[in-house]
Amino acid sequence: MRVVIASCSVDYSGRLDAHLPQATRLLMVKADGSVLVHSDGGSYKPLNWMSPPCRLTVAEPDDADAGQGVREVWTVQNTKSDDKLVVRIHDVVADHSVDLGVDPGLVKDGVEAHLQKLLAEQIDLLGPGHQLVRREFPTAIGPVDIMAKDSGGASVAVEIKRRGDIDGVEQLTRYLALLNRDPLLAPVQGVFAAQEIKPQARVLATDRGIRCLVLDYDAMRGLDDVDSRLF
Amino acid sequence: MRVVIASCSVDYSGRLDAHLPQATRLLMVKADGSVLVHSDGGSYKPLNWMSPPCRLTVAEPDDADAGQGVREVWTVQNTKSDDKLVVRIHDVVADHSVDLGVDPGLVKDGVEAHLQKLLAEQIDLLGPGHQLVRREFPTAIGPVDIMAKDSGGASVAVEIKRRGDIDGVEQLTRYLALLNRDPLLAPVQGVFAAQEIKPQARVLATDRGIRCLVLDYDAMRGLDDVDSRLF
DNA sequence: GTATTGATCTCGCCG
DNA sequence: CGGCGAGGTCAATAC
Repeated sequence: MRVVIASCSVDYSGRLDAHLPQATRLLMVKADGSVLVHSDGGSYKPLNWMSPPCRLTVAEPDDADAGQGVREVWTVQNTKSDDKLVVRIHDVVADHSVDLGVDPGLVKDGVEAHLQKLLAEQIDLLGPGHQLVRREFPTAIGPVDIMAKDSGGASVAVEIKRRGDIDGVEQLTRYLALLNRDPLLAPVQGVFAAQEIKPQARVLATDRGIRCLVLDYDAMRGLDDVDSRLF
Repeated sequence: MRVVIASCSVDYSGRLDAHLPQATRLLMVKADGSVLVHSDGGSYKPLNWMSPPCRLTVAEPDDADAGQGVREVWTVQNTKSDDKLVVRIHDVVADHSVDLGVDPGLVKDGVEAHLQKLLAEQIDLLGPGHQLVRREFPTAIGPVDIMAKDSGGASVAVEIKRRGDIDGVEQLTRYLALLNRDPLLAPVQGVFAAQEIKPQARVLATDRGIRCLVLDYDAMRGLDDVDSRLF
């Protein structure tokens, strides 16, 4: 990785055109040739950038640029599309190159997939006597997160979200409409399960006869840990 | 801005939990206290980060950490939520502080929204006598970019793209199918408007009775400037 | 203020 | 390789 702090102006052209007037910024050149232009604020998103696969070439400024005080012109050309980033470098404050090696990568936890796994393991959270049929139950319009049967043997379709929103209820509604046309499954009861259910979503779900279930992730994970230790 | 290159391990807890094992990375501390952790690959997104508003505090390692070779422990605490980032610094390769000043900011141009706004203002580009009904005309499957009426009062639905591709034609086709089922609107004529229309897209559109309109962005912007100056 | 939508989205999964 | 869904989405705009 190369890190350059320099005053520069930047032009991007591709899916849109964008221009950054001259100012002092941080330029990050990664091992794959991608370039990030950061200012001293904003979010984690750079002001401007070029994603890999791309190629960085450095050239001398033409007379017009040189007259404006440009010392170097970087051209970062995407090798798949015609996206192009041009960085005109004026004064360089710092220039460091470091070999970082390959990053071991991020370990994530707490995503929807984990909630699904935990609920499948703790299926009686749906109610006493429930049995897991399968996770990612396939249908023509996509997989249902969890399919189960209640204590009476009736089908239960569960849609799981971290944040239960209107969209999730709509999704489950589409599944239920489809599943209930299958005489082998019907009637299918719907359960909308999430760590947090928005009021609008709860109203819509209730109106459609869908049961809402708030999942306590920490408690579920705690039980999972106990299970892991016991067995 | 402060840029530190150091071997470190990182833990995030908040909306999810994530952990980065020890490796050499670039740490960026911005003026607002936000912190970005970058590796030498990926895209513009950092491996891990803390968004403002937040506060960075630096502490000595406890005995356990010190025994692992930790020299400093950075705690970045979001001041609005309970999101927290902990960076354990081992060996520091480089450490630079620079005053970048306030960035003049990005000037974007040619984005779809701008094209939409310009076309709405210059609606007769669709043909003489056309009238704007509204931008972002709502339908059950999403908003149509522009709805208009031609000189004879017939409905015209316009889909706008910067680069006109097959996808855009498909999208417009779906809108037209829906709109034409509404007896108050039907028959609805389709117009596919873009700065550049790919040959495949043009063939598909023509085949479906959709009119193609190439937008001259510079000319439209020029007219807009003239308007701004005149009125 | 909240809600919705686009993004040079990015990122991961699964076919 | 493409499609689809989720994101610690972020950020801008309409309401």
